[in-house]
Amino acid sequence: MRLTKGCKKVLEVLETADDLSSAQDIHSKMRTTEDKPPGLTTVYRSLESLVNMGLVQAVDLGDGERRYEMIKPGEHHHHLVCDACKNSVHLDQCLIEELEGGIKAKYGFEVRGHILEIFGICSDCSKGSNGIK
Amino acid sequence: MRLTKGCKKVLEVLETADDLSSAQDIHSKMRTTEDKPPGLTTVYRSLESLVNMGLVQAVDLGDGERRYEMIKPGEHHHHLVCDACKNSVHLDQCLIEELEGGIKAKYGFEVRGHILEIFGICSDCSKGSNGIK
DNA sequence: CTACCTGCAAATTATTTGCCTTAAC
DNA sequence: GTTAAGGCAAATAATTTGCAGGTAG
Repeated sequence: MRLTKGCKKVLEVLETADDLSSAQDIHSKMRTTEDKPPGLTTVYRSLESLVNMGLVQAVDLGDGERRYEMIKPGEHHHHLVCDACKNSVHLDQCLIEELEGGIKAKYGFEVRGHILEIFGICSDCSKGSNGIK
Repeated sequence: MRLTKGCKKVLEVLETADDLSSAQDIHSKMRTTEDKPPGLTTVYRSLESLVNMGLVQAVDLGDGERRYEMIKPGEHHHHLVCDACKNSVHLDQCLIEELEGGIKAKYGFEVRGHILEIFGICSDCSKGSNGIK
């Protein structure tokens, strides 16, 4: 599995992104920075590879649009997503992993994965001094 | 906001459903039980009303298809979804609500909502005596 | 009568796929 | 030269919307 041009370019965009990026975000950003930008299809295919390689995680906020971000290989994390400015903050630890043992004991259910995203109002926005998008 | 025929029929289906139902599930179930079943559009619109009324919750499992289930008004819960048989079990308490205070204190973030679904293998399936769909 | 519910068809939108061209090793 | 990557157009598929007709109070 080679790390192709397309993958590399997608990674570059994700490295510099300060927030979650959709495939379309990544694609339009490339159109401004690259002279010969990859097509949307390539972005999707690159993202798929990167997710499989464990370098990128897909995040689903339930709005029908998948977002992506770089992660340390094999790790993952969750977000506090502001309903007002749409920015997100990483949680520094996964709240679910520590519960897995209890779930196994109580329900006999072996946890393999989970979706967790938290919505609300960030401190900037509740102060009024926000940067609402 | 009146509880229309369409809404009532959708509720009836959800009452008897033993698991999460997609709009299409509900619609096709009606085609077998009702002599003059509502259209898909009506199902979607009814579900929207019911969610707004707090009688039904929408559940997003990240597969691009929204599921629905009845809830006690104002409550909500999360699920253990089996990757093998696709059945789901309710968690009897929300794991996030108790963390809200800590999140507020640590991040200044006021929690208003969240998505949480847990995937894995249920006890039936790990025993091998499962009913894989 | 008037407002809202319904249904059908058409529109929308993110994502995927087919297929042919092109670049990599 | 063979094999996989990239591009473009077309296909999917869930959901939403426009609009015309129907129904209830």
